[in-house]
Amino acid sequence: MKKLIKKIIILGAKKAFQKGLLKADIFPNMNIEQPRHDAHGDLSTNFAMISAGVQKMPPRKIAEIVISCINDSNGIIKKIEIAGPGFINFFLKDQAWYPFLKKIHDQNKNFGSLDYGKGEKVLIEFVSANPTGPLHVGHGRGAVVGDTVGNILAFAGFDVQKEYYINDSGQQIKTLGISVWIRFLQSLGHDIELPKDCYQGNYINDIALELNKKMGVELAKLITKNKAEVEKDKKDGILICAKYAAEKILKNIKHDLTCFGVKFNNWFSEQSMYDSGLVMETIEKFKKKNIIYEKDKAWWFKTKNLGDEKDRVVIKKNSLTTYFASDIAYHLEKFTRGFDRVIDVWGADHHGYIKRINACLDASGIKTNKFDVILIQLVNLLRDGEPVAMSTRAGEFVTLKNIIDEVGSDAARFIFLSRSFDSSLDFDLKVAKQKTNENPVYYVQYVHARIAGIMAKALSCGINSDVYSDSNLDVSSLKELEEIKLIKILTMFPEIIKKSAETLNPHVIFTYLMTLASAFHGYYNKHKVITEDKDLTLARLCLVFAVKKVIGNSLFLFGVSAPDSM
RNA sequence: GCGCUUGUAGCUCAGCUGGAUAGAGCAACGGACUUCUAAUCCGUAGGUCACAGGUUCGAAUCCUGUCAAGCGUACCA
Repeated sequence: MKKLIKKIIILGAKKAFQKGLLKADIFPNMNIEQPRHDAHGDLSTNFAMISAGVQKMPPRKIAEIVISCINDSNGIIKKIEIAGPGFINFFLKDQAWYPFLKKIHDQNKNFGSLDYGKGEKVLIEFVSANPTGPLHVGHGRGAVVGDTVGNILAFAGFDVQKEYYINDSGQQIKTLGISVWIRFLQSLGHDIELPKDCYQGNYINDIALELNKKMGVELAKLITKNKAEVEKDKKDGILICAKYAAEKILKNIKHDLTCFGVKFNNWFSEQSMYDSGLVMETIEKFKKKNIIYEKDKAWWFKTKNLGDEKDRVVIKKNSLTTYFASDIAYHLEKFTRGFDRVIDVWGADHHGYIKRINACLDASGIKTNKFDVILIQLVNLLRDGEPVAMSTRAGEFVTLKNIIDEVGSDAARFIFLSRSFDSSLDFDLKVAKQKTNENPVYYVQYVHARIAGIMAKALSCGINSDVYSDSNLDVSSLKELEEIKLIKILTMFPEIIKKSAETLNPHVIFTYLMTLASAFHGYYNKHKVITEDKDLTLARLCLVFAVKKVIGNSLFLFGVSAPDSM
């Protein structure tokens, strides 16, 4: 609709120029928007105001001229007004909106999908939690945002791959091994303390006990008399524990994510880049280019003159690589795999890393605008307004699995999307379980269920949905204000998808869903769909079925179910 | 110190690539079920958009500065 109005204005302006009424045939990029107030029409443009400069005329005068030259060949315009400083307000006939219902029914599950992405290959990496412990709330938010952004981009015409980066290498895995090893020794009755820098959670105990049961005898053979040796990472026992624990925990992570409806196309192992030599190859390449240099017996990446505050170490004095080293290799590898765009989802506390990743892309000749980071702010886990005690040190925390089991996947996902990712989020377990207005998921799902109820009743009256979703149906009996308003909101859906894809922010769709749901509930309370009037009934069924489809398409992107009854 | 993010109703937040009278929900108060699901709706009330300047026809939105909160600024991962 906006496109159509834009075209009408441009044609009008061109005609005005040909007639000599306008001085220039330069037409700046105008905005067409739906005004907040009904008194300002259905659609409004600032065309006259932004043209004041090039036309060297007052905005209201330009508006007058353009309007006089406008040709409404489709017969959709009821009235045009000039308002305020020079807005041109369009009041449209009801019939202008009707074709969109047909479009929604025809396109069905594809309504809202775009070719905006033009098949560009996008890799979105998210969660990527270390396999050293269970997922918690923060991971949950990242998981849902990443998964949903991926869905939205795919819907908007990108070729999307979702990936999980497994940090299965380095210090934290060794620490994991030591933690399990010591718990194992404790389970055999050895008098030994678990060091403070080890993982304290109960799940470590569980793994140790499991190991004891499965291969306790073989493991026990690896114990040496010297307790001081315990923490040396070369110990076979520790290596076995590390490998077993990491695999076990990763398996649980995968399971939890599956329960949460989060699917990945690929699981990428950090260790695999060491095994294949890719990390060292990458470092050598940069050494040759003098971008990695030696200082103080360590090797540094020149990130400072590429926007970072200082250079960063990639190989430490002790000749071990840093996390950054494999990260460089990984991010470059993403591009060599052929992706046009790379998106990472990180916790906001990692924001300092953006500059250094950008620096290494820059040094490799990759445009940094091909790389986006979605920074997710904190989640505060509450129960009835009170913070839930979360002590990682003591190993006491509510896991993501606990939350899903308690409140359900739908409620959890929807709440994670209920705030823009750049503001912190209060996740209240009590509210998430409540079936009230405070809990937005039911508000939206209820729309879907209510419409399903109406359609079921229609069917029992012998009215099949084929009848009212038919392209040739006459919907001209839709005259109520609420009905036209609903169609207007429905027509916005593709723009909402575009905006969401542009900003990589699902929250745009969340806000839209709330608006649509609110408009529907208002309509539902005021007007009956199924009435004695056959034509009106069919037209209204056509309308609410279209609402149901748009709600369904949105919830599908969110990974939230759209129930037919509640 | 420097950098990033945030500051909007009593509370939780939208609105931010400049537009007309700044919007929801919760909490408060008053109403609506003989009906297609009341997990809903309607109404009332609630504001120095942190503060001060600047840019212009026009600023919650852009720029600068100040204040406040969170985070970051490792040869940690």
